[in-house]
Amino acid sequence: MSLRYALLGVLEARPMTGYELAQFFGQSAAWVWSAPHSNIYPELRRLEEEGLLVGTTDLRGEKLERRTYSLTDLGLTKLLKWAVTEPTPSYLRDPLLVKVGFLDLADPTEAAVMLRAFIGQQNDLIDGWEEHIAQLRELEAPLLKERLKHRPEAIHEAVAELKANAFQGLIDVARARSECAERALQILETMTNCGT
Amino acid sequence: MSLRYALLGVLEARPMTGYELAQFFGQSAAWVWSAPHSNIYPELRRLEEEGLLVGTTDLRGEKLERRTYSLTDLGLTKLLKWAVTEPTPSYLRDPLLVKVGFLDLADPTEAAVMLRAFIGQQNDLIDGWEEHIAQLRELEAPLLKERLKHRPEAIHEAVAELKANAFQGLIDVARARSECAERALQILETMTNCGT
DNA sequence: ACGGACATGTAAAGAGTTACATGATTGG
DNA sequence: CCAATCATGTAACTCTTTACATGTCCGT
Repeated sequence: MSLRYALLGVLEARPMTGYELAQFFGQSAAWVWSAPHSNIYPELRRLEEEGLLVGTTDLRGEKLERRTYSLTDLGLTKLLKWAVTEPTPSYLRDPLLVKVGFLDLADPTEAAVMLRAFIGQQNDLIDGWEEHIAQLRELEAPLLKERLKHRPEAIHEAVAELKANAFQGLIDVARARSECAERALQILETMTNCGT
Repeated sequence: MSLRYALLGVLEARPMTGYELAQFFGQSAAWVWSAPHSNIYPELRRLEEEGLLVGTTDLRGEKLERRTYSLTDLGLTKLLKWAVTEPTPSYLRDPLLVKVGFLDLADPTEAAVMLRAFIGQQNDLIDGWEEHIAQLRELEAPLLKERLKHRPEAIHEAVAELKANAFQGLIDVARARSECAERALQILETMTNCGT
C-alpha cells in the first residue's frame, strides 16, 4: 500500500512519467521508498483507473509514446487521508537483528567480516542521505523546489525541514542498526578471549 | 528467507512443536521475527524434507497428535552459514517515514493525533523489550536457560549479552522512529504558527 | 551504425497476511 | 458440559523481487 501513496506524494511536486518515477524509486537512496519499474507502471495505471491520477500521452520523436501522470484533487485527498491514519501496530522486520542474535554459534572471524560489511553499507547510505538533507536545507533539492512553487513562502523552510526530518529518520534507524552491529563485534571479541 | 532461519535459531535452544513456535512468533514482542501459524507449519515440513530438522510425532491423550521438531547438524550448519553471509545491500522500508514526509499537506491536528498514536505504540514495544533484556541479563529468560545448558559456562554472560544486544537494536530502531515523529510534531507546530 | 539512455510492458516465483476450517484435551 | 487452550492444517490474496521482453531515440 505504501508504494501507491509514495507515488502520489512524489507527483504532488510535479507531473512525471512512469520512467522518471522508476528512476526515482530505483535509486533507493534518493527516496524513502523503492520499487522497480515493473511495480510502478501497473500501479500508475491502477491509480489512473481509480481517478487519483490523470495521464496524458505525448510523443518523443515520431513513435515513442510516453505517458505523463498528474495528481488529481481526489488523489491528493486520498494521500492526505492515508498520511494521517494511525499505523496499524506492527514493527519493522530486520534480518540483521536475527543474524546478530545467533552469532555466538558462528565462527567469530566470519561473523566479524559480515558485521563490518554491514556497518560499511549503512555508513554509505548515511553519507548519501546526509548530502540530500544538506540540499533540502538550502532549498536546493530539485523536487523540493517544484513543490515550493505552489506553497506560500512563509512555510518554505518548515516544509524543507519536514522533508529533511524524514531523511534524518532514515539516518537514525541506520545508525541504530549499525551500532548494534558494532556492539556485537565487541561482545564476540570478549567471548573469544575468555573462551580460548 | 529469514523465517526459516529464525525457526532454526529458536530450535537450537530446544526441540519444539509447531504450536509452541507459533506462539513464540505470534506474540511479536517476544521474538525478533513474527509469523502466523499458517506460515510456520508448512515451513517446518519443508525444513524437515530438506533435512534441516527432524520431527517426531507423539500423542497428547488418545488421539491428538503433535510433532516435535529438533535441529539437525545440517540445520545448524546452514543456520550458521546464513548468519555470517553479508546482507545484500537493501534498507528497511518504513511507511511512517513516507507519512511524515507528506504531513505538511495534511491537517495539523489530525497529523498530531497520528504521530502521538505512533509514539505511544513504539513506547509500548520498547517497554516490553526492555523487560526482556533485563530477564536476559539475569540469565532468567526461559529460552536462554535452555540454550546455555549446552554451552560452556565461561561464555554464558557473553551469550546473554549478545541476545540482549539484538533486542537493544530493536529498541534503538524504535526510538529513532519515535524521535522522528516527535520532531515532526514540533515542525508542524512552527508551521501552523507562522502560517496563520 | 551502434551503444546508451528512453520508455513500457508481462510473467513467474517468493514472501507475508488474513480468513477459513477442523478437531482433541483439559479444567472448572 | 462448556470454554479455553492445544494442535494442525488449506486457500485466497497482496506485495515484492527477478527475469524476460520489446522497441525508439539521440549522439558520436
